[in-house]
Amino acid sequence: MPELPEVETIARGVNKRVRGDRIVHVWFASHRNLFKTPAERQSTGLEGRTFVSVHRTGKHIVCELAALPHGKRNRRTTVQPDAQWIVHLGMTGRLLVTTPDAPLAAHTHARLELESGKEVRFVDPRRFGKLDYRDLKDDEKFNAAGAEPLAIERDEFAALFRGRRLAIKAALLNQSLLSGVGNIYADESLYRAGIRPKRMAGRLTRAELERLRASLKTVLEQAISLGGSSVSDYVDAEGMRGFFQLEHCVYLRTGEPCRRCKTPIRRIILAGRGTHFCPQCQR
DNA sequence: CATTTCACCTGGTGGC
DNA sequence: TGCCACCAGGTGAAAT
Repeated sequence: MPELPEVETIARGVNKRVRGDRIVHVWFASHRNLFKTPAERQSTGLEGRTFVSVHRTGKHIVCELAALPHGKRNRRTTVQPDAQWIVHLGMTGRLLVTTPDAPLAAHTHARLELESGKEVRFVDPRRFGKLDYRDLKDDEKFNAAGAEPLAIERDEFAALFRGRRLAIKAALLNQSLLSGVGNIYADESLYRAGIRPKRMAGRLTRAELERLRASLKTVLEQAISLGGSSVSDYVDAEGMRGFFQLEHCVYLRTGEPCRRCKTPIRRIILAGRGTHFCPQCQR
């Protein structure tokens, strides 16, 4: 479900609500492929640790944790984290901070009870999501494979696609090149840059690549400011929907008129994914 | 190596 | 109402 703007929105919301709070009890459902690190190791590591901060890297939510002496709530960032809990939401995952009495949603696979009484809940009907845990004295700190689309500059961006013989949309979706771009924002950024999704990545001109980099950054920033895109069921950490779906120009607008030229939006399959574009505005 | 296809899951929608 | 095909925000392993 969630791409960079949705994950960023959720991470900010969770951060605001759990920072400084201690995990007192953890419950996990027994779905084997949900856990990158075994569930027992995760719950042992999580219980007793305090949330130092929560942030986004690519499409991952990274919770920085520390084992602090009891009774010492600390909402400052000066505490050195000694562990990380990493949540990937897959296609339909939600990470919610609730009160303990909030009704338990179907497909709730993780519950973290906090000292304050709040709960962090991971809900994911399709179970494409993943939970990972790192103890920083044994494991490497989590790092996204690809570059950060909001920070990457012109030359580095252009270098990602040089010599690549695949469609530019497929390249945008490749998380080891850029991390955080998914199906919605790949289509929307290509539309805004006036580039057809099928164009071979390595054949784009310098000017087109720069237009794409700028469009991608702008569309991601606008989406973050509107709380992400709620196409069917995405909600943030408080259960609130986003509003960027109202700004979509092509995604899920098959047959509807292009906002710029009125030509019907076309849908094709590319890289196994539904792909939407304006045949007039995108060349 | 780079690129493509498929499996992993559940649920919603629309046609008959 | 039921059944079926198709669609959906993602990714990593296997095949080419």
